[in-house]
Amino acid sequence: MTSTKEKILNVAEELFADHGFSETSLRMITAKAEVNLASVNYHFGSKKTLIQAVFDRFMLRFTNDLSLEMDRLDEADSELQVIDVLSTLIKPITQLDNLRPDGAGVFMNLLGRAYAETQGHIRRFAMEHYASILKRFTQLLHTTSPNLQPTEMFWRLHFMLGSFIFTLAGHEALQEISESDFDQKVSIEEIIKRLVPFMSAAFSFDSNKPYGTTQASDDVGHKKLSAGEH
Amino acid sequence: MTSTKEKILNVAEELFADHGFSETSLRMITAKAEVNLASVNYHFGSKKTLIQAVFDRFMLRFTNDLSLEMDRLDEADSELQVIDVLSTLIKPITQLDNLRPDGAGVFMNLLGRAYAETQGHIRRFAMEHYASILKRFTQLLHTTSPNLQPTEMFWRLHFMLGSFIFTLAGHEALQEISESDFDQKVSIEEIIKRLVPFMSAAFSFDSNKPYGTTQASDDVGHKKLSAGEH
DNA sequence: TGTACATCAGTGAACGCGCGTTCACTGATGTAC
DNA sequence: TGTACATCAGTGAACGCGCGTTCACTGATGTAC
Repeated sequence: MTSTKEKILNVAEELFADHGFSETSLRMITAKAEVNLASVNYHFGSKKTLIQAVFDRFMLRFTNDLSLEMDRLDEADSELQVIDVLSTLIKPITQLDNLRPDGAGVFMNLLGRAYAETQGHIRRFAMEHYASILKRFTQLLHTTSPNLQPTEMFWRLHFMLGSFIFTLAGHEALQEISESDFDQKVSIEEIIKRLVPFMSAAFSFDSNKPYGTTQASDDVGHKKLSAGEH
Repeated sequence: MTSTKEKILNVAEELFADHGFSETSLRMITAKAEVNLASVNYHFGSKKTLIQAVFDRFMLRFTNDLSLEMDRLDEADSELQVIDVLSTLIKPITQLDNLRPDGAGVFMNLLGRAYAETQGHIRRFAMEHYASILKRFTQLLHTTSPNLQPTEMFWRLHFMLGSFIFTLAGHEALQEISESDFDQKVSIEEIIKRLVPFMSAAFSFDSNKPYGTTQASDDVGHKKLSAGEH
């Protein structure tokens, strides 16, 4: 039997992803969860902290899985390619689908909405709590491309983040179009598996060699690892 | 002197971008624009159609500029590279800053919010009105990469779209981090000029030669177009 | 073992507030004859 | 030119509604002596 608190969390994450934070009322949540309206404030204090709780629960599942994937990468002693690092994202994202129907989509929706939040209180909350895992990921990526300037790395990371969140949060619309235009159903997993090599190619791009002088597809595998790890 | 209608549009686009559609009340708009509350419904009918009007005005400015850029590309008879096509986006976006402070950021914010919209009534509206210019852009891109399968082109286009909208809509936060971490101020234009070659490299990636190996995989580009149009 | 009190999980009803929208109305300008 | 009517742009006040939150209260379980 699920507790009232869990019932609220389960329904809230679904409705938040479907309708957004401010378009989802506590009355919608409590009605669907079949609990008393006042119990949200009893268990969570306010709507704001409920949003944080929903977000945090998802984020924990995701970061735990991602940590495991990065552990496996640390154990392997072959030289890392960009695509190896970006591929660590595949499992943690697709596994979210096991937790609830379209879990990955729901999570990315929440991420995107949190990001778009005006006051940004979720973004600040997330940055504080999950800074360390982001740093670990960045450093792994750095070992694959030691020549990349920190600023360039920073921007590329956020370019990629945008693609991931935007595409996966809106995957339902994209899947619809894809199906009507190409008669082709695609799963979240297939989307990620297209996205990862695409982004890996972009990451491997050497901005010191002006574009057009070399075929980018030839650059892709290029590695230039320096002696030291860190 | 600006008319009441224009005053409303000007203030609304600013507040919508700052706070989102549903977090911006008509009272906020009319107070800041110094017009009567009822005049929004008088001129626009409802809040929903006001949102569409704001969105449409921005979109028109942008698509006009983009058309001009693509005209120039059509005139040049040298062979087009991916980066030439993606570069057509730079001016139309940066020029939005001339219309109002941070015009590009405001526009991308609106785009992102429209995209995240639950009911998607703005997205549907936009798809109907601006399908032709999107098609023209896609076809230009196709001439640079004739080997790319339509499905792969579709996905790459949306991966890129995600990066553009997400990064530029959230550029304020990113600029802040960039400034505190790297002591470096960046303009929207500089962000785009980093993003365009990054994305061009990704677009030029040949997915038939899987990353890191030389082995071919035929599934990826597989198409199944039916005879009729949809 | 019995009694008193504390804690916990939940509840039903109400609170005040801000929201989008409506409506009767005003005053200026344009048009017909 | 004068009068009657129509159109337009705007206004002030009110409408009902749904919202997050609060509050007094209940009943079950745990704990101290």
